[in-house]
Amino acid sequence: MNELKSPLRAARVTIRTVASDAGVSVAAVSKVLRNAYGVSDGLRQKVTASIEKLDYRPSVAARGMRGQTYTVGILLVELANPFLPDVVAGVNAVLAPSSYKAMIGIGQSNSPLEESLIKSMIDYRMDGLILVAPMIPGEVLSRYAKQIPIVTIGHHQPTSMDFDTVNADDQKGAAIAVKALAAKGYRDIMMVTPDTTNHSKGSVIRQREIGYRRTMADLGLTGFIRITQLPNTRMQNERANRSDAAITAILAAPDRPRAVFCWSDLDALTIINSAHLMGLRVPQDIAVVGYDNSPPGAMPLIGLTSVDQSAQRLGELAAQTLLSRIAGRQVANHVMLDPTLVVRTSL
Amino acid sequence: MNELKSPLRAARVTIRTVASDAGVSVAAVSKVLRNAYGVSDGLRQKVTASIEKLDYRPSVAARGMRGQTYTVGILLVELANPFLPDVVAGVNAVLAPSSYKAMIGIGQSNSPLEESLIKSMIDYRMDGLILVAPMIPGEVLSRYAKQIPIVTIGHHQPTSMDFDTVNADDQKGAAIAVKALAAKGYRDIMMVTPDTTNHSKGSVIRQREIGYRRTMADLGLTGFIRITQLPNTRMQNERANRSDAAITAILAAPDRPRAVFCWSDLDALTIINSAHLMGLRVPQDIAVVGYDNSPPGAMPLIGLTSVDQSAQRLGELAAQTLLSRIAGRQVANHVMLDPTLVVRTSL
DNA sequence: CCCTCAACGTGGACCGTTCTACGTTTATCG
DNA sequence: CGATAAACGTAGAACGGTCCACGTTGAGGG
Repeated sequence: MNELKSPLRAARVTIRTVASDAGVSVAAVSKVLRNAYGVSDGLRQKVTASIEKLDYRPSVAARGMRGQTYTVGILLVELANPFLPDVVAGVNAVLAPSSYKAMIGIGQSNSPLEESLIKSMIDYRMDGLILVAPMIPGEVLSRYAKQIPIVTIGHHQPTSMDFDTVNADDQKGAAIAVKALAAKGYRDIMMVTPDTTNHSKGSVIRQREIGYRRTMADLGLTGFIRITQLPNTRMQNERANRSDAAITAILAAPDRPRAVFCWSDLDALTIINSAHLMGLRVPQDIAVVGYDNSPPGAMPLIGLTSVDQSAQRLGELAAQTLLSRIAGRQVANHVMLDPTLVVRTSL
Repeated sequence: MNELKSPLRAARVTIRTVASDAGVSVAAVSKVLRNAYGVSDGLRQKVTASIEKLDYRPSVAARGMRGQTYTVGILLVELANPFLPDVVAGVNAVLAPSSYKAMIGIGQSNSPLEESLIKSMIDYRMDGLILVAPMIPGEVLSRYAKQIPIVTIGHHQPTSMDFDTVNADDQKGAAIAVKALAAKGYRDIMMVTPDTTNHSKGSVIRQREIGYRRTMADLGLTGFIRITQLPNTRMQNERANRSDAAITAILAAPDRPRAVFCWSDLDALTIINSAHLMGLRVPQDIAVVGYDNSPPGAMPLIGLTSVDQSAQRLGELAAQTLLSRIAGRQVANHVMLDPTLVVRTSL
């Protein structure tokens, strides 16, 4: 039963099979594959016909040894954030008509080091990398960018010469949110973030924090500036519990804020639900604005007002940027989109 | 500036570099890498020391040409379903201590053919594949399984000899849900599914449908069996709109059911929110049970009762199954877990 | 009519591993 | 003590592509 494969194992169809079938050289087939220079129409015809007939598919591994793999890696730190699927969809949309494919790598929950993921992607000889909300410092990114084209989403470093960045303006996003709250008359506006001690200065959270502080100051609300950092834990459930507790504490405190601006819908949702459990009304007792305009927040029963940064568009732009970099662009590209506010009932 | 790299480009450190540094043969290094048979402690010491010192990392591409890539592919049709992150986390948890890595591929939204994704994964010389909720018919899967070890999650085909399956018992899950509703006194229980015309018989949705029908019959509610299929569209937003309309129609109809069992929390959430918008109370006017116990449904403001199939555990088992298959197991393995019901306020 | 040059094809080295086959020691045993 | 086997290392051929350097044509220009 397993002897059969030895004598007559269906010989894998390689570039050589195609070449001999088409009656041309191996190099010629390779040229057609990469549509390189110096291929006549006749040749292309013959070769593509054979490829079709034999159902030939080039080995990515073999390609990677000498040339390109026609693959870009997308690095995500986690998968739970509902912001991410749209980004990936955007990337795929741009890549689909090209000859490139995307492969997604997820940071192992036990090793906080995204660096090992980057190294791993390099081991795969990916042609380029899209990093989503990396926490790695810019200098480190620059170092890797010398080995492989890198585009970041959600990492602000417009001075970088080594890698490209694509962002929605997080300072502006925070400003929009704070202004919207202020316009409703709220003054005591707290910001809620995760623990950012491990975050680089260009992280979206830091940027939103800056935007929050500056806008509060601009509005003459300097005295009301308050930032609560939620405890950061590795395990998702544990995290939920611990940050739940912290949020409950905020809501139960005598100096409970009148309004809260959250770095992410994830925490905003927790606030809205905790408030509900505690008998607080949103927005009468506490107003909430989140970030990312995620599907759960959009549900009418939740009605979370949220900053939208058009994740899909970010993904598209990142993919385009990466492709142009792979194609040879030498100067860094820094794209910045404007976020918008989606107003619902929570403020 | 770009001339510099040509003369003194930091020569890539390959297995040869390591070999000469350690003063051994290339083959010896390879053996150590794969901890193959016939390596003395002394040799291993020397080699690992050199590897450490030089920061050597084997090229996956080169490995793939002859041996294994130590990579398994996870195939997802989409990324939006909140069920998926947990599955992936489970797989990664099992893979982390091993020498294997996982790469995720997402079905391009414009090509419904997961087959192209499978082929692509084969091109990468992945060592094995985990397919999550594939819609491909079993015969086709069997064909591919001859080229590459395959484990499915969410595809019922316990008779398959060619590939392994890991599932939570979807018939039982549906039964639990229906019984829970019946226990509350509801008799007019409708089931809501997407359009399943493209689904194979082993698809989770078909299985849940079977479970629904059988349980209704067992409870003597045959006359109340009703299944509504929501329109299926490619685009996410469009889907939302169209299925929203269909759901509104269900709720507005004169023969509105007293209870609804949804194949997925996604639709259950829509029902709860639509009901709210229409002034219907849950569960007084309509009771709802979903599937997957996803985070949005767990929010107190939503309170969706849902069948939990421990996604993380499914991922873990799939990874273990795949590794054992890669290690040489010849006979097919079919794992079945028991789902549980998480009761909240929606019934 | 010869020369030049672009356009097209080709042979063969090369990429970085694994794996097979084989040689050399070092125990083990009758 | 010689034979046998196990343990350890090594050389070199794959694997399946890409890419460089070069040969061959045919057309256009002087």
